[in-house]
Amino acid sequence: MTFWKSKERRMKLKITTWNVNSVRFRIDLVAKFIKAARPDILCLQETKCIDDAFPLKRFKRLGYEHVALNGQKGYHGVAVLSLRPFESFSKRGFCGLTDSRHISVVFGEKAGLKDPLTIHNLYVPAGGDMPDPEANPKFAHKLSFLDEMNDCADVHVKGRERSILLGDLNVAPREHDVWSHKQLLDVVSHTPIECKKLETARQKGGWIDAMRELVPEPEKLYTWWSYRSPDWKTADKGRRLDHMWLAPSLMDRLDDIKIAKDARGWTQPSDHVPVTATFDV
DNA sequence: ATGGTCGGCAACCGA
Repeated sequence: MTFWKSKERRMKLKITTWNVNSVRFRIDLVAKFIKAARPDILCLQETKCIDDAFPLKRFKRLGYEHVALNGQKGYHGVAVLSLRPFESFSKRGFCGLTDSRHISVVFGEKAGLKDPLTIHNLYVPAGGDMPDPEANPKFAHKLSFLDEMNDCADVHVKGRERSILLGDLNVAPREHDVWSHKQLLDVVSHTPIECKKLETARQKGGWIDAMRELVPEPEKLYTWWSYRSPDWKTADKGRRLDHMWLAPSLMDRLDDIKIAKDARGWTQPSDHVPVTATFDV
């Protein structure tokens, strides 16, 4: 008779980040993605609606009964939708503003996790057109936001060794995160000052850039293709604006990360595509 | 070639 030693139970956990550019306008595409990918946790940015207008019923029908919202009218807005219950959620303002750009959710025993897992869902300001903080207040705001990510212990790993920071960070920090490093040096999203601030904030926060860990440079990685390019696919002038940062202790639980590029080719798409990480937790 | 396209919301703003 063989007695099997009771094995530690492992399960797959899929987590997606996606800037949907209006959750109400794009709800059918979100449903299409959900049916195909079936993430356990879906983190959205640019939901563009107040919490009372969020299409909750549609998500509940799809199985996402556990929802944390931080919305506002017309602009910005972040949300976390989950198949499994979470323990708590919180949101914080940045730069002294009430903009809906952050929500964090803690998963634990209720979700079947032995150790608590914190997810920060962030939407960093795009920063306008001119990369000059003196002339362009939106760029100044973006730089201040990145500084606050660097300074703010709330969004650091320390004290929450199992945590994830994901979202639309609106910066493509590495040379091969854009289609042309040289041609984008003066373009907001890839200017040296933003790239430096984002990398500094990531390191200071104790985070690993998981996408680049799995796919090192010089391979190109993009998650966004401008609406202003009708031939986005053949031109392929993309940028990696969406990110998945992991606490170091989660790296050996990470199976893979998939960028759903096909979603950019759907009818009336978002300009960002979903990024999905699969874990063995 | 310094434009081009989106969604929200009803003028342009933010991206």
